[in-house]
Amino acid sequence: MPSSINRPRGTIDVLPGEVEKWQYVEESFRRICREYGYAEIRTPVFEYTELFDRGVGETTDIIEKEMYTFLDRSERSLSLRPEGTAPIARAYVEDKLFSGPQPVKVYYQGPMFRYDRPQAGRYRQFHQLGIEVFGAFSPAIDAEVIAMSMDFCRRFGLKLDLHINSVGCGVCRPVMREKLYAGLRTRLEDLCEDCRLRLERNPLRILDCKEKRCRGMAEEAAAGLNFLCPECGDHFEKVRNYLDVLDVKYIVDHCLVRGLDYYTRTAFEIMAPGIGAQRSVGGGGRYDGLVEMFGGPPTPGIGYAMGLERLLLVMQEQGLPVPCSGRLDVYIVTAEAELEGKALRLLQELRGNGMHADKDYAGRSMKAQLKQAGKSGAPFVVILGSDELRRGKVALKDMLSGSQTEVPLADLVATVTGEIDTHFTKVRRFKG
RNA sequence: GUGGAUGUAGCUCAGAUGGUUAGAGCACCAGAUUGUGGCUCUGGGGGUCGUGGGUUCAAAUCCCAUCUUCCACCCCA
Repeated sequence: MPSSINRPRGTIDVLPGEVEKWQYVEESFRRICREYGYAEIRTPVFEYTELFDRGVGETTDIIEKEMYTFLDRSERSLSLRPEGTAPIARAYVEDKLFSGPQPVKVYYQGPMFRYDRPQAGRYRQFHQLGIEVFGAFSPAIDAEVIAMSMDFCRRFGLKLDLHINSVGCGVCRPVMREKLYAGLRTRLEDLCEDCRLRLERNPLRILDCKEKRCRGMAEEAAAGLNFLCPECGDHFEKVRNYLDVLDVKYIVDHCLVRGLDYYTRTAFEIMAPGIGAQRSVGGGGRYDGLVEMFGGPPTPGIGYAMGLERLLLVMQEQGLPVPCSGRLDVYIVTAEAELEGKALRLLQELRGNGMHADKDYAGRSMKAQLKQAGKSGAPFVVILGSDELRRGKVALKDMLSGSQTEVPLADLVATVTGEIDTHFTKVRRFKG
């Protein structure tokens, strides 16, 4: 007996019955992206490691301890992508998208990889849905991007909180860092162990520490900062105004800082109330320096990413309707084994007319075939019997009522198609 | 990476203080007279008790290690 092999830690198999929910979310995302004028972009799942080192920031946790990095056969360092923005910014430069009409609006969906300790809602291979806009300075685009992410969630009926903040630009962020550093350095003893390290390495992170004693100090420090330069302050104010115009509710959270280095100005995060520690279902912001950092022309950028697994988790948590597993329209049952050939031909004909049709392939008794038909969820069953066939007819059984009628073989496809149409206008393909 | 919990049939779980062939419900498969599902009844298949060591005459039950999942932290999607 060979020993069995398990999937790697922090990965999942998405099985039939579950995968329909994924498709539902993915298809909804595609639809809304097209509505908002985004085109899909697909980039490799692995890139040169340097791309992430430079783009995401060498002192971030993602780069320091969460990347799947390996050498290929010619000793080049590659990494599985831990996020989607840096690769797309790279493509924008490499594929010269800056030379076409601006702004460039793209969306993507696919797996990301981070070597982290797994937990519910946190996996080593997880999936993101995201958008990016390049070449738009206007605060109106910030508002639209944020509004679109909330619109997407709202269409599922999700109740989520939107937190927004401005983290400043290359001019005012260093000022803020300095102020924060100066303000907290004198109170080193009051900070938690982690924050003492953060103070030297990245003081802004102290703002979202969850330790109680740091929280108080952080909020105090953040409120008193008021560090934004006039341009950034004006930008943030306009973003908020546009959000108001769009009737998007938000919480201004001065402690919101994002974990990736490339963010400038607008930062936002979508949080689900009460699903444990993994309550962030998505987030994003502006990254005006990123394209230039990759050797492109100075180009503003903004985008967000949402976690598919977390979206599904919250949807389940909030008891929202999601599609049930794929159903059949018709199931074919034969009364005698000799009719199997006829059944196969009929099946193909039904399928050729767009029906979702299937039959038994285990050589079961008629009774057992009916049982399978019942489990398949097909609302109709076609029963082939030699008596009826002699008269050129087949039996069509309505599985809901149990009633049964005889239909001329020649009319079968048309009759079934009609029945299915009326059936599915009555029965919605969703369950609570 | 740190701390804590968990792991018995496909699923949800029973299996006091270690002792004969490890159980239930659900699911699965098959029957309950001639060609008909969902209810009921009967029967059946399926478990190296996460894995590997150890203690013992004897371990699912005790000890160690390891893996998985979960919770908190770190961080984030």
